[in-house]
Amino acid sequence: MVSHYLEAIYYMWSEGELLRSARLADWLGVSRPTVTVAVRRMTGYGMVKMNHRKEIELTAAGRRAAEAIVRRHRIMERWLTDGLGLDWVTADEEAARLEHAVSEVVERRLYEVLGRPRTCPHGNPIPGYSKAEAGEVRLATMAKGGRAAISRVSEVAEREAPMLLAYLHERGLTPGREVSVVEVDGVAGTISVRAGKRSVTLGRDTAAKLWVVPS
Amino acid sequence: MVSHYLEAIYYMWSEGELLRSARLADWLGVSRPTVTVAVRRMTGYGMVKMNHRKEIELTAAGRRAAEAIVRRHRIMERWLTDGLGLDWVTADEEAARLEHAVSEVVERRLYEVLGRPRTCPHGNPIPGYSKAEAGEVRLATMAKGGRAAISRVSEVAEREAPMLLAYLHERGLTPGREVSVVEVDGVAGTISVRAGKRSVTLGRDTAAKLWVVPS
DNA sequence: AGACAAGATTAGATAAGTCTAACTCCGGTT
DNA sequence: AACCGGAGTTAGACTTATCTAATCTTGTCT
Repeated sequence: MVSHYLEAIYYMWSEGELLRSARLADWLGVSRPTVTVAVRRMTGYGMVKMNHRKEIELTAAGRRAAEAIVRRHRIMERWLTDGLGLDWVTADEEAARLEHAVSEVVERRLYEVLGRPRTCPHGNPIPGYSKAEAGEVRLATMAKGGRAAISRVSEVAEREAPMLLAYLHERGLTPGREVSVVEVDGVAGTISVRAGKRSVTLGRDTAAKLWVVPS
Repeated sequence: MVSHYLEAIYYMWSEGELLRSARLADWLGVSRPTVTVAVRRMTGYGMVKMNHRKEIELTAAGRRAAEAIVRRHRIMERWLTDGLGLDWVTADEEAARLEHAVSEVVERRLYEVLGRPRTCPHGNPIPGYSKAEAGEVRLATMAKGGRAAISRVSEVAEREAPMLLAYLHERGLTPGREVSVVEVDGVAGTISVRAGKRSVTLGRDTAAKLWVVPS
């Protein structure tokens, strides 16, 4: 499925990860030869190309196709959560299937009916309609005493740790929320933040998946 | 795709058509050997079986799976028309793709949010929630002077003559509409009906795709 | 420079889903 | 009884998407 690959490439690229085929295989949960073959096919379709350093790059057509998929994913997520009342985790799983069945017509209409949302439920921008907020940093990079507003939960979280979505949602760590860093423990590798009345301690890796805008 | 086959079998069975593999091939637009192979596979999965007369029959599991697909198709159609404002033809096309990507969770929630609709936009019942109205006959079998209420537009119309959907919708020949037969021309093979102020003449085949409840 | 580890590819296999061409099978005519 | 046509099947091929096992490549460390 070409679109699955394009989507994964888009996410990895958004996260600034090195786009080598072994990483892509890990992300998608398939073997490396499978990726080799798939990339060759997609190169034939003019969707991706490989540079001298064996890094995978999207062509203009590939980027457009990838954006369409991600856009549909995020619009569907909005509908599933806001319209149907599903939780974040379920909405993400369902959207992962629906995104490949939604046409441009439905995508457009749904976007309008939803009132032109700016982001998906976890704050990620909708390609073609909105961009990431300026000045975003990972929560993991904040220093003690810093204050910031949560802007989004990285898409990697949905792949690698779907439970994190539920965890953050339960604790009120949702986009827009103001947090302040009360403790950074470099040895233990944790960061503690206060959000409203609640205090939460996260591991460094987890905190790296939360993007915030310092204030 | 097993579910495509199950869906087609369900529709053909609903129409009372003979379920021979050549008919199924015609319906799905694939070659006969393809159907032979597919039916063999599906038999292995316990979804269908073939009787002594080489007619295809759904097993209990197959019927359940087929009903789930058709139910999702019809619920999606309702959403696409009522919720997103798409026309009948587009809604049917889109639903044909979405029905395979919708899970039970979404299906249930959407059904509730839509207010538990009784039928799809063309009046076909939603398997598991509603049944065809009692006393339905095909418009083609009505005699001159007869009066009836349109109950539904057969699903075959959507496969064989998608334009018919638009045609009927434009002319107000929608479920619930009262019509009276003003003329039956056996030689020309036409039937003329009056619906409100409009009068429409249909061919016999076309009139056979409209189900009505005589009043 | 040599060697190890990580990454990429080749080779060969499997499975689903499709095709065309060439049968076989069966029922009803002539 | 022979035969014709439609229905169904077999055979052989192709494409996509996957796997494992084996091999080649490359970059970094000693």
